Amino acid sequence: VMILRSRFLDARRKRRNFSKQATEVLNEYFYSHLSNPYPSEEAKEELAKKCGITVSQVSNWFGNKRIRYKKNIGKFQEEANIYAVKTAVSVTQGGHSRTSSPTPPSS
Amino acid sequence: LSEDKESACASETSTSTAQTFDWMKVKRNPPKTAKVSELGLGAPGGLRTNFTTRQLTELEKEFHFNKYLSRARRVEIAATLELNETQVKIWFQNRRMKQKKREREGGRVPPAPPGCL
DNA sequence: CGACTATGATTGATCGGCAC
DNA sequence: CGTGCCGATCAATCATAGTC
Repeated sequence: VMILRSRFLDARRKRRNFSKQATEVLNEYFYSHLSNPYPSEEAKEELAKKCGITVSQVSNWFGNKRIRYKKNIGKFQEEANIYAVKTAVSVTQGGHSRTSSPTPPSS
Repeated sequence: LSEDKESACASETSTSTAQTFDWMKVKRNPPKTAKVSELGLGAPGGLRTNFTTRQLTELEKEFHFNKYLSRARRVEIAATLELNETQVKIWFQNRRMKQKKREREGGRVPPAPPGCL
Protein backbone atom coordinates (compact mmCIF):
# COMPACT_ATOMS: atom_id res chain seq x y z
CA VAL A 1 0.00 0.00 0.00
CA MET A 2 2.83 2.32 0.61
CA ILE A 3 5.50 0.97 -1.57
CA LEU A 4 3.17 1.74 -4.43
CA ARG A 5 4.69 5.18 -4.28
CA SER A 6 7.26 3.88 -6.60
CA ARG A 7 5.34 4.34 -9.81
CA PHE A 8 8.87 4.16 -11.06
CA LEU A 9 9.01 7.84 -10.54
CA ASP A 10 7.09 8.34 -13.73
CA ALA A 11 8.47 11.10 -15.77
CA ARG A 12 7.54 14.09 -13.77
CA ARG A 13 10.75 13.57 -11.92
CA LYS A 14 13.00 15.97 -13.61
CA ARG A 15 10.95 19.06 -13.90
CA ARG A 16 12.39 22.30 -15.11
CA ASN A 17 10.77 25.59 -14.30
CA PHE A 18 9.97 27.65 -17.33
CA SER A 19 12.13 30.60 -18.11
CA LYS A 20 11.24 33.83 -16.43
CA GLN A 21 10.36 35.19 -19.80
CA ALA A 22 8.02 32.38 -20.67
CA THR A 23 6.25 32.89 -17.39
CA GLU A 24 5.96 36.56 -18.22
CA VAL A 25 4.23 35.80 -21.48
CA LEU A 26 1.89 33.29 -19.90
CA ASN A 27 1.00 35.55 -17.01
CA GLU A 28 0.42 38.44 -19.32
CA TYR A 29 -2.06 36.43 -21.29
CA PHE A 30 -3.68 35.05 -18.19
CA TYR A 31 -4.25 38.39 -16.51
CA SER A 32 -5.26 40.21 -19.64
CA HIS A 33 -7.90 37.57 -20.16
CA LEU A 34 -8.82 37.08 -16.56
CA SER A 35 -12.48 37.21 -17.47
CA ASN A 36 -12.01 34.09 -19.52
CA PRO A 37 -8.51 32.58 -19.28
CA TYR A 38 -9.18 29.76 -21.70
CA PRO A 39 -6.91 30.22 -24.70
CA SER A 40 -8.04 28.58 -27.89
CA GLU A 41 -5.96 25.88 -29.46
CA GLU A 42 -4.52 28.46 -31.78
CA ALA A 43 -3.70 30.80 -28.96
CA LYS A 44 -2.05 27.97 -27.11
CA GLU A 45 0.12 27.20 -30.07
CA GLU A 46 1.16 30.78 -30.33
CA LEU A 47 1.94 30.99 -26.66
CA ALA A 48 3.83 27.73 -26.84
CA LYS A 49 5.97 29.10 -29.61
CA LYS A 50 6.62 32.34 -27.82
CA CYS A 51 7.53 30.54 -24.66
CA GLY A 52 9.52 27.82 -26.24
CA ILE A 53 7.42 25.10 -24.65
CA THR A 54 4.88 22.61 -25.90
CA VAL A 55 1.16 23.16 -26.27
CA SER A 56 0.57 20.60 -23.57
CA GLN A 57 2.75 22.55 -21.24
CA VAL A 58 0.78 25.66 -22.00
CA SER A 59 -2.39 23.76 -21.19
CA ASN A 60 -0.89 22.47 -17.97
CA TRP A 61 0.20 25.96 -17.04
CA PHE A 62 -3.24 27.45 -17.56
CA GLY A 63 -4.89 24.56 -15.82
CA ASN A 64 -2.71 24.93 -12.79
CA LYS A 65 -2.94 28.69 -12.87
CA ARG A 66 -6.71 28.77 -13.00
CA ILE A 67 -7.16 26.31 -10.19
CA ARG A 68 -4.55 27.88 -7.98
CA TYR A 69 -5.76 31.35 -8.71
CA LYS A 70 -9.32 30.71 -7.69
CA LYS A 71 -8.15 28.74 -4.72
CA ASN A 72 -6.61 31.83 -3.28
CA ILE A 73 -7.30 34.94 -5.24
CA GLY A 74 -5.75 37.14 -2.61
CA LYS A 75 -2.39 35.53 -3.04
CA PHE A 76 -2.32 36.61 -6.65
CA GLN A 77 -3.55 40.16 -6.26
CA GLU A 78 -0.08 41.57 -6.50
CA GLU A 79 0.75 39.62 -9.58
CA ALA A 80 -2.59 40.55 -11.06
CA ASN A 81 -1.83 44.23 -10.65
CA ILE A 82 1.53 43.83 -12.24
CA TYR A 83 0.41 42.00 -15.34
CA ALA A 84 -3.10 43.24 -15.79
CA VAL A 85 -3.91 46.80 -16.53
CA LYS A 86 -2.76 46.60 -20.07
CA THR A 87 -4.78 44.73 -22.62
CA ALA A 88 -8.04 44.41 -20.78
CA VAL A 89 -9.64 42.18 -23.32
CA SER A 90 -13.21 41.60 -22.42
CA VAL A 91 -14.23 38.53 -24.32
CA THR A 92 -15.90 38.41 -27.68
CA GLN A 93 -13.28 39.08 -30.27
CA GLY A 94 -9.73 38.33 -31.13
CA GLY A 95 -8.50 41.74 -31.90
CA HIS A 96 -4.85 42.49 -32.12
CA SER A 97 -3.62 45.35 -30.14
CA ARG A 98 0.03 45.85 -30.64
CA THR A 99 0.17 49.34 -29.37
CA SER A 100 2.51 48.90 -26.52
CA SER A 101 5.80 47.18 -26.12
CA PRO A 102 5.06 44.12 -24.10
CA THR A 103 8.30 43.00 -22.68
CA PRO A 104 10.81 45.20 -21.32
CA PRO A 105 11.04 44.50 -17.70
CA SER A 106 14.69 44.89 -17.93
CA SER A 107 15.92 48.27 -16.94
CA LEU B 1 -25.72 38.34 -32.00
CA SER B 2 -25.08 38.63 -28.39
CA GLU B 3 -22.18 39.45 -26.24
CA ASP B 4 -21.38 37.07 -23.50
CA LYS B 5 -21.00 38.60 -20.14
CA GLU B 6 -18.89 36.88 -17.60
CA SER B 7 -20.70 37.72 -14.47
CA ALA B 8 -18.57 40.10 -12.59
CA CYS B 9 -19.55 40.37 -9.01
CA ALA B 10 -18.94 43.72 -7.50
CA SER B 11 -17.25 43.87 -4.20
CA GLU B 12 -13.96 45.49 -4.80
CA THR B 13 -12.69 48.40 -2.92
CA SER B 14 -11.99 50.61 -5.81
CA THR B 15 -8.83 50.29 -7.79
CA SER B 16 -8.46 48.01 -10.75
CA THR B 17 -8.76 44.90 -8.65
CA ALA B 18 -10.06 42.06 -10.69
CA GLN B 19 -13.51 40.82 -9.99
CA THR B 20 -14.84 37.36 -9.53
CA PHE B 21 -15.71 35.83 -12.84
CA ASP B 22 -17.81 32.76 -13.14
CA TRP B 23 -14.95 30.47 -14.13
CA MET B 24 -13.62 31.06 -10.64
CA LYS B 25 -16.86 29.81 -9.21
CA VAL B 26 -16.97 26.63 -11.20
CA LYS B 27 -17.24 23.67 -8.90
CA ARG B 28 -17.22 20.14 -10.06
CA ASN B 29 -19.49 17.53 -8.55
CA PRO B 30 -17.53 15.33 -6.19
CA PRO B 31 -16.50 12.05 -7.79
CA LYS B 32 -18.99 9.40 -6.94
CA THR B 33 -17.16 6.35 -8.02
CA ALA B 34 -19.58 3.98 -6.44
CA LYS B 35 -23.13 5.14 -6.46
CA VAL B 36 -25.03 8.07 -5.16
CA SER B 37 -27.08 6.44 -2.49
CA GLU B 38 -24.56 4.06 -0.99
CA LEU B 39 -26.68 0.97 -0.80
CA GLY B 40 -25.11 -0.25 2.34
CA LEU B 41 -21.58 -0.18 1.15
CA GLY B 42 -18.44 1.16 2.65
CA ALA B 43 -17.40 1.96 -0.83
CA PRO B 44 -15.18 4.93 -1.39
CA GLY B 45 -17.38 7.86 -2.10
CA GLY B 46 -16.14 11.14 -3.44
CA LEU B 47 -12.57 9.99 -3.61
CA ARG B 48 -10.28 9.74 -6.53
CA THR B 49 -9.71 6.01 -6.48
CA ASN B 50 -6.11 5.08 -6.73
CA PHE B 51 -5.56 2.13 -8.96
CA THR B 52 -3.10 -0.43 -7.83
CA THR B 53 -0.12 -1.42 -9.88
CA ARG B 54 -1.79 -4.71 -10.66
CA GLN B 55 -4.88 -2.99 -11.99
CA LEU B 56 -2.86 -0.58 -14.06
CA THR B 57 -0.75 -3.36 -15.43
CA GLU B 58 -3.75 -5.37 -16.51
CA LEU B 59 -5.45 -2.35 -17.94
CA GLU B 60 -2.35 -1.43 -19.85
CA LYS B 61 -2.00 -4.92 -21.18
CA GLU B 62 -5.55 -4.97 -22.38
CA PHE B 63 -5.08 -1.60 -23.96
CA HIS B 64 -2.27 -2.82 -26.13
CA PHE B 65 -4.51 -5.62 -27.22
CA ASN B 66 -7.48 -3.41 -27.96
CA LYS B 67 -7.67 0.32 -27.91
CA TYR B 68 -11.40 -0.01 -27.50
CA LEU B 69 -13.33 -2.27 -25.24
CA SER B 70 -16.39 -4.29 -26.02
CA ARG B 71 -19.12 -4.43 -23.46
CA ALA B 72 -18.35 -8.02 -22.67
CA ARG B 73 -14.65 -7.41 -22.30
CA ARG B 74 -15.32 -4.46 -20.08
CA VAL B 75 -17.47 -6.47 -17.73
CA GLU B 76 -14.83 -9.12 -17.63
CA ILE B 77 -12.02 -6.77 -16.80
CA ALA B 78 -14.05 -4.84 -14.30
CA ALA B 79 -14.77 -8.03 -12.45
CA THR B 80 -11.21 -9.25 -12.60
CA LEU B 81 -9.78 -5.99 -11.34
CA GLU B 82 -12.56 -5.30 -8.89
CA LEU B 83 -13.50 -2.04 -10.52
CA ASN B 84 -16.72 -0.60 -11.85
CA GLU B 85 -17.42 -0.84 -15.52
CA THR B 86 -17.50 2.91 -15.55
CA GLN B 87 -14.03 3.12 -14.12
CA VAL B 88 -12.71 0.75 -16.72
CA LYS B 89 -14.50 2.68 -19.42
CA ILE B 90 -13.13 5.96 -18.19
CA TRP B 91 -9.67 4.54 -17.87
CA PHE B 92 -9.69 3.51 -21.50
CA GLN B 93 -10.95 6.86 -22.60
CA ASN B 94 -8.26 8.66 -20.68
CA ARG B 95 -5.71 6.23 -21.95
CA ARG B 96 -6.69 6.90 -25.54
CA MET B 97 -6.41 10.62 -25.02
CA LYS B 98 -3.07 10.13 -23.42
CA GLN B 99 -1.77 8.19 -26.33
CA LYS B 100 -3.09 10.67 -28.80
CA LYS B 101 -1.32 13.39 -26.93
CA ARG B 102 1.92 11.50 -27.00
CA GLU B 103 1.70 10.94 -30.72
CA ARG B 104 0.76 14.52 -31.34
CA GLU B 105 3.78 15.81 -29.58
CA GLY B 106 6.04 12.90 -29.25
CA GLY B 107 7.81 14.23 -32.27
CA ARG B 108 11.34 14.04 -31.15
CA VAL B 109 13.20 13.54 -27.96
CA PRO B 110 13.25 9.84 -28.25
CA PRO B 111 16.08 8.19 -26.60
CA ALA B 112 19.24 9.88 -25.66
CA PRO B 113 19.41 9.71 -21.98
CA PRO B 114 22.38 7.51 -21.55
CA GLY B 115 25.40 9.60 -21.52
CA CYS B 116 23.68 12.92 -21.50
CA LEU B 117 25.65 15.60 -19.79
C1' DC C 1 21.49 22.04 5.59
C1' DG C 2 16.54 21.31 6.60
C1' DA C 3 11.71 23.30 6.41
C1' DC C 4 8.53 25.38 3.65
C1' DT C 5 6.65 27.14 -0.56
C1' DA C 6 6.15 27.48 -5.72
C1' DT C 7 5.35 24.95 -9.69
C1' DG C 8 5.18 21.47 -13.59
C1' DA C 9 3.11 17.04 -14.59
C1' DT C 10 0.04 13.20 -13.94
C1' DT C 11 -4.50 11.25 -13.72
C1' DG C 12 -9.28 9.55 -12.04
C1' DA C 13 -13.20 11.67 -12.87
C1' DT C 14 -16.69 15.53 -14.54
C1' DC C 15 -18.87 18.58 -18.14
C1' DG C 16 -20.85 19.70 -22.55
C1' DG C 17 -21.43 18.34 -27.19
C1' DC C 18 -22.00 14.92 -30.72
C1' DA C 19 -22.99 10.49 -33.11
C1' DC C 20 -25.45 6.25 -33.07
C1' DC D 1 -34.10 8.41 -24.88
C1' DG D 2 -29.79 6.19 -23.44
C1' DT D 3 -24.92 5.25 -24.02
C1' DG D 4 -20.09 5.64 -25.49
C1' DC D 5 -16.53 8.69 -27.10
C1' DC D 6 -14.00 12.96 -27.65
C1' DG D 7 -11.88 17.17 -26.14
C1' DA D 8 -11.20 20.12 -22.47
C1' DT D 9 -11.03 20.82 -17.83
C1' DC D 10 -11.12 20.04 -12.94
C1' DA D 11 -9.06 18.86 -8.65
C1' DA D 12 -6.12 16.43 -5.81
C1' DT D 13 -1.57 14.77 -5.51
C1' DC D 14 3.24 13.65 -6.60
C1' DA D 15 8.00 14.95 -6.90
C1' DT D 16 11.11 18.34 -7.57
C1' DA D 17 13.06 23.17 -7.91
C1' DG D 18 13.61 27.32 -5.47
C1' DT D 19 13.52 30.31 -1.40
C1' DC D 20 14.54 31.41 3.55
